[in-house]
Amino acid sequence: MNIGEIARRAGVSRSTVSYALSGKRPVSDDTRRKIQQVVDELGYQPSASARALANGRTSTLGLVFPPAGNHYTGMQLDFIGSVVEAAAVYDYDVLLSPSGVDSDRSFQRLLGERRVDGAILMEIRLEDDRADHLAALDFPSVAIGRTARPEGSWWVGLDHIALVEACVHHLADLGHRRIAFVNRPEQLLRAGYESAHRGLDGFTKAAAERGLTVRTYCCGDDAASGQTCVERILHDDPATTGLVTLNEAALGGLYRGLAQAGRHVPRDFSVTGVVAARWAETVTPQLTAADVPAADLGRLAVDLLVERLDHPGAPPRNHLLTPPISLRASTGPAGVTPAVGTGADTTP
Amino acid sequence: MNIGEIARRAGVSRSTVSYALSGKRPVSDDTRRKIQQVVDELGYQPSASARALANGRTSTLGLVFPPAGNHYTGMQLDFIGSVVEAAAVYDYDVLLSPSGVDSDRSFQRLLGERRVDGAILMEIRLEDDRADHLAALDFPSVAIGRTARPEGSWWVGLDHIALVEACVHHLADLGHRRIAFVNRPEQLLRAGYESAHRGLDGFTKAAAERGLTVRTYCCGDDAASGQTCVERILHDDPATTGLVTLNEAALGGLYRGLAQAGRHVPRDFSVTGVVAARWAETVTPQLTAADVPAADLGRLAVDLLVERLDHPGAPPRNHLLTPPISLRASTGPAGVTPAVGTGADTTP
DNA sequence: TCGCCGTGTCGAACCGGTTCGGGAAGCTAG
DNA sequence: CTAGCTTCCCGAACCGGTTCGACACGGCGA
Repeated sequence: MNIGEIARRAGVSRSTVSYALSGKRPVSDDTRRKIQQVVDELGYQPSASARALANGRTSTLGLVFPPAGNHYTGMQLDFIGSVVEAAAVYDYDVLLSPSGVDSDRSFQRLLGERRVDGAILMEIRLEDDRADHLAALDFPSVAIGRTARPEGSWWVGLDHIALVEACVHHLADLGHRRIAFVNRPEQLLRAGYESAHRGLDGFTKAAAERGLTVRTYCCGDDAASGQTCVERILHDDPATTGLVTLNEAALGGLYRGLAQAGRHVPRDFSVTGVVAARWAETVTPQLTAADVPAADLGRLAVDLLVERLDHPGAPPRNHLLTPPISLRASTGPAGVTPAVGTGADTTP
Repeated sequence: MNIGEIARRAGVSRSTVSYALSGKRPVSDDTRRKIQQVVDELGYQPSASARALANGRTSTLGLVFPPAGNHYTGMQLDFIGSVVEAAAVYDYDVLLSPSGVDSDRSFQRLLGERRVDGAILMEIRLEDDRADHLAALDFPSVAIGRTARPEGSWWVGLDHIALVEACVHHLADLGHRRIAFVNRPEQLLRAGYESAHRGLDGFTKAAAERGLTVRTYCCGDDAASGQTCVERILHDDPATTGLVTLNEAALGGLYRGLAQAGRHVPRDFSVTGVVAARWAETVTPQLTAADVPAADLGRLAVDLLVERLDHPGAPPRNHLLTPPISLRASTGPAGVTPAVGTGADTTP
């Protein structure tokens, strides 16, 4: 059933039907009622393709995320869900595009074939060819995360530097002197993933300020890698008493590694990091962490993108979130250091 | 840049450009080369909207999943990823639609506005109005899961009955006599979610066969609910020595509840269930479980849907998967029952 | 030399909407 | 009575592709 059929049955022209439905020109009450009746009877809905062709907008947003090769983390999941829901509020659909890079066929289709009105980029890198490409085309997009030079572009993000710094200070305040950083996989760090880099920067900076002895590690996005990572940490420096992590997926493995090494959390060893609340609450003891507000990020990204679409030429906006650390149960005062006995006993 | 522009620059008609690019009619080598050259120079890509309008196909698949109100589980995430990747292989994009029911605006748009060529339904219910609706319209779709009467429809699914039965038999073989079932949230059970119902059926059936004493529980999709659920289990019957669960998201909470009740897994208490491998490996001790092959399911669903799209009128097909139980470390022989002392000591 | 056939290209119609300019009808003011 | 203004609707063009029928052209056999 197309608009012509409706017009015929209502005894009016196609354009009148169009105006009656869109309200872009006044239509008399009588004809509007007649048209509405036919529409309701036939359950007519205009074709999205035809409408998209005619007015040059698809009412669809693209969500560009890395291919599944890299395991998805819980944060990404929450994120996708919140983007889809927020987009629905604005009557946008969401098209998924698994793209690592610029030259991906999927990415090219999204842009070249004009399948979407705007795009949201996940898993941003400091030097991001996708972001550069979109910027060069002046294609409406919002990044989740900041590139190395975010000025003049639209983004929402987490202040990873500040968050990890807060974690380090938290541990230092508790008396920890030798701590480790468990980062995302090396492959992602090398690829320039923002969170991995800025997180590492924040760690290094805060540790230097507090004069801590530190080591940093990359760790695969799975439990087994987390376990071996802890083994390496304790092998490299048995006097380590705490760690900070960005790696949600490895968290269970980190805990397992500590348990198998006979380190009790939080008595012998403190763990903290930047992790979504629902995952922080999954482990025992529950993780003291800066809770990643994935759902907020998704919603904000959509808000910004819609604003950009509605007001072409508007000055760039952004949101930098710095959620506070939620104190749970995985950190505690540094006790007697088991091996070297450097520090004095701080627990009476 | 549209096809007319290409035609003008190549000095041919629009139809010739179309045929040169699609290959649906022969075009002389000379003109094809000329056209290709112009296309390459301008980086021309045909508009998806126009193409969709002209040939009545959008090259897009709809993925209908429940709104985020229900927390997403890890399984759903893997699933979404594998669907998107599999669809990309066939040159389909994936449009996300958060829909609980038939009457959702989002669902209506998907179908009524003909935004997608076919749909994949997640989180199927035994009586599913979305599935009924699609069937009534003869709209190409594949369900993840079976409704109460799956005959004549296209679906892929897990044999939840058999999987949970296998878990029960596994525990019974180890000598457990009093076990509990931890299901998905009551709200989902009442709504008729397939996995919750068939899982429960399998549990009840196998328990009856083995003459076990059982209790069944519904449990929220989060760690806190898992913890209180274990408290209820041990309160209702302290002699319980094992549990079977379908509830991935509660798993961490279940473990925590057991630990706080002083039950050591697997010495005092065995845990098993139907859970994706990557989550089963997250907990310590790692969960002995029937691994949910979410990625396989996603791929198979896309394969089936594409087949259905390519061969309209083809007889319905389906895939019922029954992954084996992966023995990890969360189950062991039933020991002395701590409270009542009913059974003889089975460990020499 | 003429008719026939195959090859390569073109023009026009079509997909299903939106939008613009204009015209008919009805009403008011001069 | 008519000029002028609203109000309401129509026809036509357009968005950017695809596809069908037709036609020009060259080579072939009769």
